[in-house]
Amino acid sequence: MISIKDVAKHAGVAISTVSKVLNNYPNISEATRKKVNAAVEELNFVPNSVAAALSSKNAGRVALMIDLNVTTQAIDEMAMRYISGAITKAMELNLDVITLFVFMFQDKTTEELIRYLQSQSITGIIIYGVTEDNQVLQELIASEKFKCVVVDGEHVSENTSSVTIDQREAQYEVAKVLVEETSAKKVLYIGGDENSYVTRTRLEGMERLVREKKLELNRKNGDFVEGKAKEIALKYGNEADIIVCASDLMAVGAKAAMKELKIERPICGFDGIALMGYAGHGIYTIRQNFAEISARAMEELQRLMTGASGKMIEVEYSLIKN
Amino acid sequence: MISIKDVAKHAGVAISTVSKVLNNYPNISEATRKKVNAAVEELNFVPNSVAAALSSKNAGRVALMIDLNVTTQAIDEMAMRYISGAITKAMELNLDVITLFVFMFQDKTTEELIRYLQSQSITGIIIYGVTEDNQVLQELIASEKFKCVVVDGEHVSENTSSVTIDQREAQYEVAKVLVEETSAKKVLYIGGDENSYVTRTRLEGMERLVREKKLELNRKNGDFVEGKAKEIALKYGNEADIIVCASDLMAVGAKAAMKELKIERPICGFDGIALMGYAGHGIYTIRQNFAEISARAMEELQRLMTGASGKMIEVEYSLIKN
DNA sequence: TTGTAGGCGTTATCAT
DNA sequence: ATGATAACGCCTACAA
Repeated sequence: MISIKDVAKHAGVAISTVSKVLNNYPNISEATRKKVNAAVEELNFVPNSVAAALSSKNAGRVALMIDLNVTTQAIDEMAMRYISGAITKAMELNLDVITLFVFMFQDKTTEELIRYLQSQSITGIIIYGVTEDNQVLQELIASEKFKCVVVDGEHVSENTSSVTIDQREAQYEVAKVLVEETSAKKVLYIGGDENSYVTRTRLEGMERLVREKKLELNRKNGDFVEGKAKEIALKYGNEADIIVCASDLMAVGAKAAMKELKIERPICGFDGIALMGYAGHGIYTIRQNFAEISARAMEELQRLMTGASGKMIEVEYSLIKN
Repeated sequence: MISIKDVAKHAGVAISTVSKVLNNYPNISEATRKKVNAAVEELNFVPNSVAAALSSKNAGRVALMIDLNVTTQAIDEMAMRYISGAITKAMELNLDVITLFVFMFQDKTTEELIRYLQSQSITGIIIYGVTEDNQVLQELIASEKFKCVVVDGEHVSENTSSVTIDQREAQYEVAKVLVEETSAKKVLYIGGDENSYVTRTRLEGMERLVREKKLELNRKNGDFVEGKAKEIALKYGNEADIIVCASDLMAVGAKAAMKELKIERPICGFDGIALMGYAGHGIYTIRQNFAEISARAMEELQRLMTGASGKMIEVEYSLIKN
């Protein structure tokens, strides 16, 4: 492997000088900068990021912490979009990335997790899909030992940022379209799981609409699970005019229920996953650009890792009809 | 961070001794082994894998090279299963993993890719979804600069293994069930993309059945794309008794075509993805355990990285009805 | 069986 | 502005 040492020799300068131009240090003459860059080109030198990570504590490696349920395929789509979005952006930013799944740390304590991350020279973490009852992850964030970006969360601190779409507004919008189109009065709202940021905020959006339109709201939690949503819809769907679901997958469940009951109830979903192309037709939903959200999270993490302090970031979404 | 040095001090031995017990070297007395392990426990020591990767050329880091099309959601499911299977096993085996997508290297030459991998101290690679016309990847494998495991390939050499299911037999089996159940004579076979191992071998399985059952075969390639399969089925479905598809996604397309033509033709698929639970009912398919295939690939890679030479590995599959 | 010391490829601190 | 040189944490001959 060709190393910084070879470049130094080739350019006729010291190793440390090469390192400095590579890392854009100040106080380097234009002349030597040119010499070095030429040598880099000629030798096709690619810096060894492992060595960099070892020697410098701010040549950060970042970990993707995926807490999504890996058992339903709809979630796979979100996870893949998140992962590829993050990794692509990381490559652009020259950041090292490792991918981790929360289920791999099920029986580990917070301290063990922290030690593991440190042993990997991780300095930044992006967390996807945390729920508020996940002790370990919450403690990990609270420990402030790493720079963290929480996707779909509301953590903000010196070392922590969050990125998400405006869940309240999005839920409000999609439900509003359906309500106005159908002149519905009674709505069955199937929310996500308890203890999650998105469930709470989407519900708030729904409640705002309920107030504005003076609707009658029946609210149940389907835990983002198709089967549960179906059960709920079977039980309460008949007495509702429309069914508003906090996820596309649950919308599919609700639709299946309607079919079983042999009744028609307009439904809307949330997320904009491809599955809807197969299982749901003509239903309104909120399209989230998962890859972009994730890319933004990576950018924000880089900002944090270079000393900036945390903030809240909102990404655009769109209302679509499948 | 607590390091091997601290452990050495705590145990009252030399650093190298600690390293040796950590890496299961021979010629270590039971006494010191115990001492060291005790110290490791007490200090909650976790070896820094970055340092290990830097210093040793066989403390290998492995790269997952995903060449699956990241645009269709059915493929997301496979990719996620592959990724999580590999990463989980890697953690078990104490291997470092980074995830890469082939599209990230679109405009790169083989040499550039190789240099990038080397700069990451990668010594082993698992490749998912390569086609034979992907020059760069083929050259990467042929370069023999890394230990490679190809999922669904047939590369075997000193440094290369392949792992897959018995595609021929699987295709034969699933098609046979359908043929026998329907007493079909004319079959439309919608294969995958040209230049891929699975397309070729599945076709061989189909051809065997054709010979044995003296069927009339109409064979087209749907490139594993739902839409293309639909077109093909629209065109040729009517004159066939059954439609055998080389993937579930294409089976969904074929089914949509039948619906459009308002005719009934038994269909079978391949892969066993969850999407079929939504879009296809009661159709036969081959269930591949993607996570297990990937885990096996990781095990095999570890074998290669510790000096073993390449071989072909076959993983079990099952015939199911959705 | 155990310890000493050099090296892996960078970064970072000092001199110069 | 540039160059030695000591870390970073671990592995591995080689020596003892």
